[in-house]
Amino acid sequence: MKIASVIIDIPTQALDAPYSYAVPDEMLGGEGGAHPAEVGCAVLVTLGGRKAVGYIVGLEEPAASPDEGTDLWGNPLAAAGLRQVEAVLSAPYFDEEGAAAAQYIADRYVAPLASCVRLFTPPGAVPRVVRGRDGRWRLEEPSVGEVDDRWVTRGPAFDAFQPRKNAVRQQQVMAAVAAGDVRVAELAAEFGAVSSTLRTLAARGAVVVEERRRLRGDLGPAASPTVAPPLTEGQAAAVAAIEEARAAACGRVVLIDGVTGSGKTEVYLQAIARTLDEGRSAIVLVPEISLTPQTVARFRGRFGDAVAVMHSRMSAGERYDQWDFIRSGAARVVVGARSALFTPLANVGLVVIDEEHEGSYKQDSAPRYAAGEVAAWMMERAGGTLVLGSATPSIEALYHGARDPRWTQVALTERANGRPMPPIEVVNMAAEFASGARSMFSSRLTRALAAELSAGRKVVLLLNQRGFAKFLLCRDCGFVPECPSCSTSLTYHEQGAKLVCHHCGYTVPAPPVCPECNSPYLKKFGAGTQRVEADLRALLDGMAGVGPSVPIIRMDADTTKAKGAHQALLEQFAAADAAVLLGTQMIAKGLDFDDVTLVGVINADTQLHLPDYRAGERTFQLIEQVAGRAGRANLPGRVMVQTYEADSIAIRAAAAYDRAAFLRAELPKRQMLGFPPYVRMANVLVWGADEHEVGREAELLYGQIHELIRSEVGDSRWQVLPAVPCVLGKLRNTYRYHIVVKAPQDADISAPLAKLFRARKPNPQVNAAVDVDPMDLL
DNA sequence: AGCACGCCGACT
DNA sequence: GTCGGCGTGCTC
Repeated sequence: MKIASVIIDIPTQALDAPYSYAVPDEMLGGEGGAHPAEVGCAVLVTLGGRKAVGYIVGLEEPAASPDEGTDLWGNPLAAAGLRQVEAVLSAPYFDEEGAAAAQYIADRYVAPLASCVRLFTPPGAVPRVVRGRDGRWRLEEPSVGEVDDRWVTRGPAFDAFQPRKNAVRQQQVMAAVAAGDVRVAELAAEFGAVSSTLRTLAARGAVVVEERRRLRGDLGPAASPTVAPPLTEGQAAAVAAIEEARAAACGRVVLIDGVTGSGKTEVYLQAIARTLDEGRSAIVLVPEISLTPQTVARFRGRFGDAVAVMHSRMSAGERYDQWDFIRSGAARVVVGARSALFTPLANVGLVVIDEEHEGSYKQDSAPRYAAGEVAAWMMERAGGTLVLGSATPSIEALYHGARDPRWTQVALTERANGRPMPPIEVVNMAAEFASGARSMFSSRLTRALAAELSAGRKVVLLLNQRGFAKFLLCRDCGFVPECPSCSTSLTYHEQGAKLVCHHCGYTVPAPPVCPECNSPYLKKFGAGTQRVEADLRALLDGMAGVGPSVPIIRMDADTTKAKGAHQALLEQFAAADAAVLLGTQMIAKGLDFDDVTLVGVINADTQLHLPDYRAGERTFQLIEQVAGRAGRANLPGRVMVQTYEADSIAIRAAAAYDRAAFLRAELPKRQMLGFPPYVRMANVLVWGADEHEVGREAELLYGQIHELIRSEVGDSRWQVLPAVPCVLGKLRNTYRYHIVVKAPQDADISAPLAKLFRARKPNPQVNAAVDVDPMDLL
């Protein structure tokens, strides 16, 4: 008999602490075909009058007397009066370290523990308790599981068996099996019904039909096996820095600050190879968007079938199989999006986070964790190493890299091909407008397009769409149609002349006249990708030496919705001679085409107007990232940045590749205004359907937080800003308020907030959640 | 989350 | 005198 600490799989604040259940000895031994009870197993338990699924996070011997001993969470370890675990439902999803990580994430990000434990479970593969039509509770089996294929192989009498002359089907099957093991499904597809034939052959011992586990998810081809190429001086220094950190084996962080094309991936590959040589395994996190077959192929080329892949665009079945493959121990390297951090990979000694500055490493729903910080914690616990790589490291990473003794910074300043970075020209659109030009393509960009395309080269055009979508504006009264459910203006869609809300999907036909004043002068402002595509088409068609044969490949959320569409569009672009790739932010990173000689940014500054303290940083990063797409191979490239804010420091510094200049302007501003990296921030979000209630609850919470910080922290450097409506004050019919909390950089901002939120009585009308280290404050 | 216990208004 | 409304509170 042991005592299990169980997290109930119902993510509710009220149930968010481990419950103790007795585990009888027969469950510990795994009798009756069930898996033995261990930390990480799903179990069926009784809770109140119902059944529930939970996960074991601790398993301990009961104390001799009821007064003695508690588990990690302070629950008594006496067996008396405890209910028993009803059944063990699964093999372990995680181990003690995983349980500790879930607890860390729950504490650090003020998140329900149940939601943190769920990070470790393969989605769709966990049994759950549901209420049936008759009102009774029953256990529902997982929706995904293993799939088997039936395979036909040689039997003991294979060589001796001779089919009769007229047994055509038998001859066909024997011939097929002689060439190698084959699936029953393939035989059936080729020869028609084969089941009776197989039965006969199997009975004679000529063949054996067996079930074999099939791994779903085509990982795609491996790049032709690559041997490690010789390293540049910078790459060698980076590998050496990682080796030093690995030797220390204490959770050191290495920041590789390398310009695009400097060969960061090769550095990762070599660091991973050495980690594997040592008998440990490695995780590589890449932004969701750059998790392409090419990326995977690169790792498979070096590490072969030891590579597993995990990301959200895979089906539940594919993820389940990859998860199982990892748990089997056959995978040594996992490449994936941020959730790959929680796969059951044993003995992880290295985590690589590529494009470290990317926003997708922060989860935007509970638990709102930052993959980089969680990976750092894990590697410190495991005596491993964390490698962060970026051409444009976040200001936070640069800050820690410069002053944290556990961090090392390595700069790769040379591109692997020895080419300089392409020159960046800033085109002042305000001046263009003043001189009478009304096109969204400046005369300089137009000339550049003509020159490159007529020479048969490729162009990438970036439309920095955020905040610049097309909307309707009445020239008489200034009316702008807004979404009735969200506090945003509606975006105009040319196709079908519709107005669409990009937050909630609300769609109405565009009105012919102003709904407010009946004026017919409704102007379409701004430019979406569709409109830019149309204008660009017209521009190219009229261009000498270019014309209609030059394709425009549009890449945005609309054209990449279908599975594989992203890939197909890129292949189309790669296959063309002269072509334009026109897209939103998704084309800014990871693209690697040899023959792109011109990169244009149609509107570089739209992001600058967002009321967000990271606006400048994001604009700087975007320009540097997109510039890296030009001139990667033999042809020199150039970059043209159109902006109405030609004087802004973010744009000027980016155009000069002068990060130091940008930081010289940005850092004092952040310090003065009290923003990261100089403070730690938490954003307390409050939302609900009733504006009044939301406001009241936010006010109340503000008072409680303020009082808590005053009485329990008593540090005047902490700041609690009053509750105010969010910039996006209304989204999908919910009203939103927020309270910003700022703490000194070295303080634990989570602990007091966690304490308050765990004790807080839930308000059924108003939700509240904490976002620690938020990506933005919108 | 879901169920039990609990304390006040309209019914057989 | 009982049925039932849904307002707190507890579930190992």
